[in-house]
Amino acid sequence: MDVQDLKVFEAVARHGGMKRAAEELATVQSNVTARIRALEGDLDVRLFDRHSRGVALTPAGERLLPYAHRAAVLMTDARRAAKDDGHPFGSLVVGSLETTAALHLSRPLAAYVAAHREVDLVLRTGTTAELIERVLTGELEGSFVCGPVAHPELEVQTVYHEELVLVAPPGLGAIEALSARREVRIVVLRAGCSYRQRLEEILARRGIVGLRTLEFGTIEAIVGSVAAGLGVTLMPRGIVAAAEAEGRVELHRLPPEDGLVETLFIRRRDGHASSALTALIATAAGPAQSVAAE
Amino acid sequence: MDVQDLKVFEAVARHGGMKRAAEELATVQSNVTARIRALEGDLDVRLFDRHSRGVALTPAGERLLPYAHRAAVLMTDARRAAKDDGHPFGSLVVGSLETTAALHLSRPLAAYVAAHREVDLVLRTGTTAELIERVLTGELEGSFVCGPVAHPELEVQTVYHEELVLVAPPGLGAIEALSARREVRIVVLRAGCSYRQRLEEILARRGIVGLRTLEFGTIEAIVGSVAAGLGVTLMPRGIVAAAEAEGRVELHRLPPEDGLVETLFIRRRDGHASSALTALIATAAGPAQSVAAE
DNA sequence: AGGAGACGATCACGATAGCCGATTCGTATG
DNA sequence: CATACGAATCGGCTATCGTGATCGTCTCCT
Repeated sequence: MDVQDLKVFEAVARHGGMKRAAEELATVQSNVTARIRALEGDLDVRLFDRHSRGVALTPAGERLLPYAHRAAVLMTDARRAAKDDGHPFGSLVVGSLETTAALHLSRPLAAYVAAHREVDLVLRTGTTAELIERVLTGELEGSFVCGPVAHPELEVQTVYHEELVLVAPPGLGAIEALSARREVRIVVLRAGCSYRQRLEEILARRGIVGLRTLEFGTIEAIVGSVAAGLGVTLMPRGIVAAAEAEGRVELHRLPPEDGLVETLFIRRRDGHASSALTALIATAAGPAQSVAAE
Repeated sequence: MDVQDLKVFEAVARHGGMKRAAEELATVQSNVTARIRALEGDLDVRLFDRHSRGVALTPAGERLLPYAHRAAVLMTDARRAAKDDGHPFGSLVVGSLETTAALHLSRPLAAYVAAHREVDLVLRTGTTAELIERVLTGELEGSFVCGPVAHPELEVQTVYHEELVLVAPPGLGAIEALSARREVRIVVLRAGCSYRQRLEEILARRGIVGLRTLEFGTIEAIVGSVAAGLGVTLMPRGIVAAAEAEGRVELHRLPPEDGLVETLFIRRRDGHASSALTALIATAAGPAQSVAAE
């Protein structure tokens, strides 16, 4: 058994068929069949049930599947670890919340790519839950997420402290006035956004429940819709400070237990902390905080 | 890069020479050389510095080495997971403290091997620290250890509660009398035994410090030496109950914060919990407690 | 200084595992 | 019953891997 065998196994399992897996693997079907049969022979266990429209995992296959993925991740990690001589290079894929990217990362990232020309940097955005999942599967080398996070396989470090404020249309007055404005909605960036649940809890604690939601894909659209009186949202203060200064929106401070959150950087505990990643964290968590404090 | 390549690499690193590694791998030196060179070519990194008496890892090789071991462990786990159909079989290597083995495990182990004839059971003993280390490296599938244990990669479950008692020669009277008996020693099973440190702390809290130690490899020898007045030791009550009944030693109860400890079963969180292991825990932790309570 | 021994590098050869293309077989669908 | 889809099988080929012999170099011992 070999990681290459596990790779074809995983492809077959994912596609539910040897022919389709063969395409992905850039080989022929007979080859895939042979390797699966060899693997089954080696393990002395049937991994797939064959039927006329393809194949399906047996229980034994189900048990093996997670190892296939982990082996692939381990090999990429090993490769990276061996080649990484302390001088950042290669591809670096990290995740971030969109708000964190907007508020804290633009300058450090620009500085980073300027300083490390040999790194191909990729920044993917998503919700905290999505990002955690992707870090665990190895799709991301690490990610900025919204705290708190407790997971035994993740190494966590706090990089920023945020103050979340309730962003409302101008002239709303107190938060409680929302209960009289039933047409106002909660505006969120995307489904599953962790700010949404938090905002609902905050409002619920003030007796405001049952607001409809609205989802916009960009921060600008959200601020715009709040300015237009369509709804309220929860944002780090820094992001909406400009809009407030222009009088487009009204900010409402929240008590510390509601408003203060930590932005964390997470990475797999068992993975290799590449030089590229270490340098990024140093760039983002170090100088960036003073940038944010400007 | 392939787990086989990593195996070769690991053997060369461990032996510090290709010829010696070739012997272990049951092949010839030229083959090992070729594979290492291929691996170096694949990674585009030198892994070994060659000199006349053998080879030595480069920094890149040092970084790669841990992955070689992890890959090997992962493959064994994968194999076991795939073949494990819920019916215990194959080899099962677990660890235990000697005291735990003596006090709790003899009957459950006997019952276990009788019930599961297809399992080759191996029980290795050691100190808690040694056992934890061996579980982490994959040498042991799991182990009974002395609590508390907190490690992110370990899954922990409490299986027994022990009452530790101070075992002293007959006629000692109160524990404090030890301060007048400077020739008495602390008798431990082996260096690094966690009971030793605990006993020193307990005595220190009573103003008794600086006792010499004595190390015997078997529980019987320890009890014998205590009975002979050579020293004192700390043991689970169950182990020395018989000796006390015979009047050979005197037991001193300790307050709960000193005397109560948990025996835990630990295993790697990311490893496969084999049926053989699951069945063992069920046998040892379930019926065994009533056995111990007889 | 010179020779012996230890060790890695290299090379030519042979075995073999893996890949490919073509074909056959089984089964579900129309 | 015909068709189509997908897995199994087979023969041929090639790249890769393992082997044994040889070479080059360094160190240690005399």
